Amino acid sequence: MKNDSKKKATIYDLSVLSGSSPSTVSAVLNGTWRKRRIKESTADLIRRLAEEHQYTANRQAQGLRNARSGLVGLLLPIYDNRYFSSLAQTFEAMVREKGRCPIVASASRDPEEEREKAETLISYSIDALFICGATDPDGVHAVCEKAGVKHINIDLPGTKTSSVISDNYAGGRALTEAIIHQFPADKPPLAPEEVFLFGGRNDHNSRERIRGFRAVKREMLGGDPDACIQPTGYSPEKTRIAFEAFYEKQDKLPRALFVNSSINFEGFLRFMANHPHETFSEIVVGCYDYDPFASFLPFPVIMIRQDIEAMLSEAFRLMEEPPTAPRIHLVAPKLIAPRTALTGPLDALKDIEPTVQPGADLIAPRAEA
Amino acid sequence: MKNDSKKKATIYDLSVLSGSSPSTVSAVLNGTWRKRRIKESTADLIRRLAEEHQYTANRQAQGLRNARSGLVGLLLPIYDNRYFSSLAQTFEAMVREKGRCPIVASASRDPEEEREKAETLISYSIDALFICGATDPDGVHAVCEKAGVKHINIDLPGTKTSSVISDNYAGGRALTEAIIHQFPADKPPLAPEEVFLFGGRNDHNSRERIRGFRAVKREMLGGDPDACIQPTGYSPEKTRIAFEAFYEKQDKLPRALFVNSSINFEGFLRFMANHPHETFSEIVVGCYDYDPFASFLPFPVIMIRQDIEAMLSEAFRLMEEPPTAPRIHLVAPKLIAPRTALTGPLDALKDIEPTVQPGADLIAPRAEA
DNA sequence: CCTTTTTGCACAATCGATGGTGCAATGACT
DNA sequence: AGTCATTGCACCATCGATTGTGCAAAAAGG
Repeated sequence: MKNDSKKKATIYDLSVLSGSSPSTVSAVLNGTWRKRRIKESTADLIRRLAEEHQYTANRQAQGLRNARSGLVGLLLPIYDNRYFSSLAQTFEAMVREKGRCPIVASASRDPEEEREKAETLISYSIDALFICGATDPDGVHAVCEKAGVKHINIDLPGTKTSSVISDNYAGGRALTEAIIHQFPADKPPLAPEEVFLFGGRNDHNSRERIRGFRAVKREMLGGDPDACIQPTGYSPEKTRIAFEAFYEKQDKLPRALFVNSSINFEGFLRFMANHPHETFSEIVVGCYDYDPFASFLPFPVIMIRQDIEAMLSEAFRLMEEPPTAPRIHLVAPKLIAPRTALTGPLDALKDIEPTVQPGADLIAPRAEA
Repeated sequence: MKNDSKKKATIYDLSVLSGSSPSTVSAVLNGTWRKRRIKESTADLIRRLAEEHQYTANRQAQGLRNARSGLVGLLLPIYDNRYFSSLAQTFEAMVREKGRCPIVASASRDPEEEREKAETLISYSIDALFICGATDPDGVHAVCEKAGVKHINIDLPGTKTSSVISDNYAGGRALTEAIIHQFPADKPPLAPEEVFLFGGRNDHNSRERIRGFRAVKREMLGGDPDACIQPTGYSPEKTRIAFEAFYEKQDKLPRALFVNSSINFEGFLRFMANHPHETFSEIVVGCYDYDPFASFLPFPVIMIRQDIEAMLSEAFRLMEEPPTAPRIHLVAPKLIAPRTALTGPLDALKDIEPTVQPGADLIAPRAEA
């Protein structure tokens, strides 16, 4: 650390040190210096000084002047499941690759909170916003529109701007088919009343999945009773209660389950925890989400993995193109067989041994409450 | 939308509309107007106009002027597992509660990337940085120090600033004890050679966990062979390979496994996927991380859940206090019995039905490659 | 040697919000 | 009526980087 003068160096500091004007320093450091006919030697000097003093531009000042910050926003319902955390991870990588900085906010599937969080992000002059899994994408659209911020919907579609989403109908069909195929034809045949769907609500994705589910049931099992659809929202607890209620009445579970998301699946886990003596050996579960651990549960679990990379790539592509009329772009999801551990973004990471810091353990640790 | 003049309103716009000066508008809208003796009626007028034009302050300008942005940074190794995603979720909630805006970056456990990401965050004038699970916390410290940014270590300790971490030794002991207790005393007794630890590397946490593991083995089983420690880093793939190698040689797995993190556990899943005919019915696994789905695998899985809320609360408390000499603050982790589905931050969310947008499905979806 | 062109850079305005300072208008008081 | 205090607000510099413009000095051309 050469210079530790407590405060960050600015172009004015470098201007004094180099004997040139702030505008020259700025031009050199932001690459526009050739256009401004700055001498090579002047540029060299300034770059040397910048290096030496570890200059980095103040992005706020830059953003203020340019009306763009280099920040790209991602609005998420929640972080805490494998689908969204994986999405955040991939988003981060893609944004960084473009030399920009990701900023993520979660809005809890609450339309009002979605608009507020979008406003907050916009107040930092974000250059673009990816609206993911929003309950009210059009509400967020209005906020972005007003601020002139480019935006796109992911995962859940809106009507006011383009959307990139999974092909939920196809996915719903594929998952339902796979569930039914898990039951050997020679065993007691599966009745339509034994195939249930839990979770989801009245959003586009759930509707499409349910539509696929019902269509396949009619085609393959010849029936599709309404009672088999239990849209318990996106709450683990409500899902648990729905399972408890079913079990209470029927004294067993349906043989085949279509679970709308890993969050609903967590509700099923809670049910399992309450029934330690139930073996669950006869059931087959399909889940519209992928989680590696869920794939190895003690019964067959077929999962759908939405193609996050493809969806985000497509979204970035659309963002860079001139805007068009709102369209929905479908991306095919993938069916994941039971007991499958996919590789993911984590596999791209190097596994680096830390340089051992012998001091680290010498500090007397003092436990606190 | 009353005013959709494409660009966001500024205090200058409101100044013209209200007939007062920009500084008056500013004072009214940031709450310092009483100190400036602005008339109640003037303030009312300005607030009305601000509301009407949906004014929100430009945070970049504000931050530039104040040398603070309202942004609070979180530096993470990765997003994509339940521990870190849950941490991000809780962090977000806590930062929002303080009226600030979280900004998260992940640095892949790479010391150089950690410093770079910290620099990037700092260039946005973040007010504080939470350094979580960093491979080289002291390197990040240097960067923060130089910029005068408050910071604290979480999860992995550094020597230059205070740290809030799990009590890994106690956790390692508790987990090892619980694993051993899973084996009934009347069955063939567990030998020290049958209890293995996989994963982790030469970082503080792994060392402490291993220390706890070995101590308990010596106390309870009377032995602790070096061969039982397999520090395979934080890579799922390396962990898989280690399991394959063991299995190749021994033609079976150890009866008792201590897995250092959910990431390593994913490596074990990959091994399981490659051995579909193995029942895994005899083994007991302890994992130093909590994942709800892992808790219900077809063999007993005991997990450790680090107390994220307590760790972050403590970290926020320390941040607000005057700085002290670097200390390590230990937080007790919790042991989670097999087949446990904990409630989490998601349970706090309301589950809101979306307002149905009949238009949404009327857009002809056109599939793309 | 004088004019024209080119080179190399400095100057100053700007982005939006903030806060110190100054000053007119009003009211209070002798 | 004259002095002084108070009220209510406007003015202006500032944060750091960017960019259009202007203008000397050096080089080229006649």
